[in-house]
Amino acid sequence: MSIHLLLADDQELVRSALGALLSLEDDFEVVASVGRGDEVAPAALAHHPDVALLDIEMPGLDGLAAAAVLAEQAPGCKVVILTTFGRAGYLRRAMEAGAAGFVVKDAPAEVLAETIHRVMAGERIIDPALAASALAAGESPLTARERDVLVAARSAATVAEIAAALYLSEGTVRNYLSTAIAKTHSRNRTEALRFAEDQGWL
Amino acid sequence: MSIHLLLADDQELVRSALGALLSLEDDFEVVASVGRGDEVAPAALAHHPDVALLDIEMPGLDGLAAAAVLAEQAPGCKVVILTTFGRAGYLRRAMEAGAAGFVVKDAPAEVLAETIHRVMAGERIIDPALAASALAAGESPLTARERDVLVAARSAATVAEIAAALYLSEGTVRNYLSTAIAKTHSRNRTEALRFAEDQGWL
DNA sequence: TCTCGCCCATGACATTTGTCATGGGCCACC
DNA sequence: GGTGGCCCATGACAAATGTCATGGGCGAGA
Repeated sequence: MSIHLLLADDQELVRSALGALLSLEDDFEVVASVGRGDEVAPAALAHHPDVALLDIEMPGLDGLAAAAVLAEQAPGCKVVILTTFGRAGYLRRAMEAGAAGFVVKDAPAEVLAETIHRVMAGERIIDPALAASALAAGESPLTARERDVLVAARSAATVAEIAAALYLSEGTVRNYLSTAIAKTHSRNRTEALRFAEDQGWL
Repeated sequence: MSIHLLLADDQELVRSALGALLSLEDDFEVVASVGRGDEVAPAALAHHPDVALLDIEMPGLDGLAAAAVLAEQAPGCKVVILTTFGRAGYLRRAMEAGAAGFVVKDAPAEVLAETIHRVMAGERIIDPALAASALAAGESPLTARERDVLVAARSAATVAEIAAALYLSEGTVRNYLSTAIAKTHSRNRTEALRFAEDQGWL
């Protein structure tokens, strides 16, 4: 009895390679493979996978948001998040979205196969060290707008650009940046952004 | 007659998956697999691969530097760079280091197998669009110290920190940043850093 | 020898960023 | 109704960043 898998990762070569790796397991069958977050739910509805393996950083919808959509539209499909970064905020959001497993790409291949089996057996699989850091990190202290401003700061060079992008005055942007900087115990917005990203808060 | 391959990628799961993918080809054999750039040359000397597939961003030594070491120490081993980012500067540096091929992880799996075969046949394989963008981008206009300062700016929050890290005065750092900002046609150091990274100049 | 480019530095100053105070509007909760 | 938190804004000002001028030292190449 095969476990049907859906793969979602925007890098085609990596996605094919994961498919090849999983095909080495006798009881796994990759029934769908997509490169964008917004293609996950439609593919799940079409192919009825038992487990969806979702990368986080994808175009169209990130893997965490795709997991939330799956929880609503295909609740029978379990989710394992596969990610480059074991960020506390990612883990928290994955669990909140109902993910049953969370695997970091640094992990040995056996961890992935084992995670899938245990998830199928009804367990929720989290690395204890990651769980500890997620609990220690607590929730993001940032308000929605502080987060918006930090996200906008990723691609903007100046406060004026952030302000234009979010339809705010420059003074307001400076205030939001200031509070974000304080909450992250940073010295400037670059450091605040880096910290919030590392925590998976964005 | 198998083509012997060496794999270098710091993410173990991805590395194993690539190994599985390549094993699907009858004439490929993965003879070595490492997770750090500084392990590449020793592994090549121990296992005599025909082709080394090197990720760029790895601890210990980046894939481009590892390629240069291979060119010296194991000149019979051809190099294919495997990268997340098709940055012009990466391509340029890869070619300068003697790499015979350059594959972006977004590419379909068949491109990788084909690249390896053609490299074995003596060709140098570059995507024409990437080559065009590398030629259009030209060489990095940054001096060594400008680059050092930008690299230091990745993890530093303030000019004072960059200065301390590089044993320079703050005024000197501000000058180097200023020239780097001008050369990259940026508005501040954050944007200059982003641009230089996107070009693969760092 | 001369020239040029890179490295490094000081200093003056313009511009931008970040801090803080203040306050109005709105909503949820006690 | 009152309170607190979030959103948004203005304004004053301190601190940091970025610009520009200037100049000494050094090495490579003509």
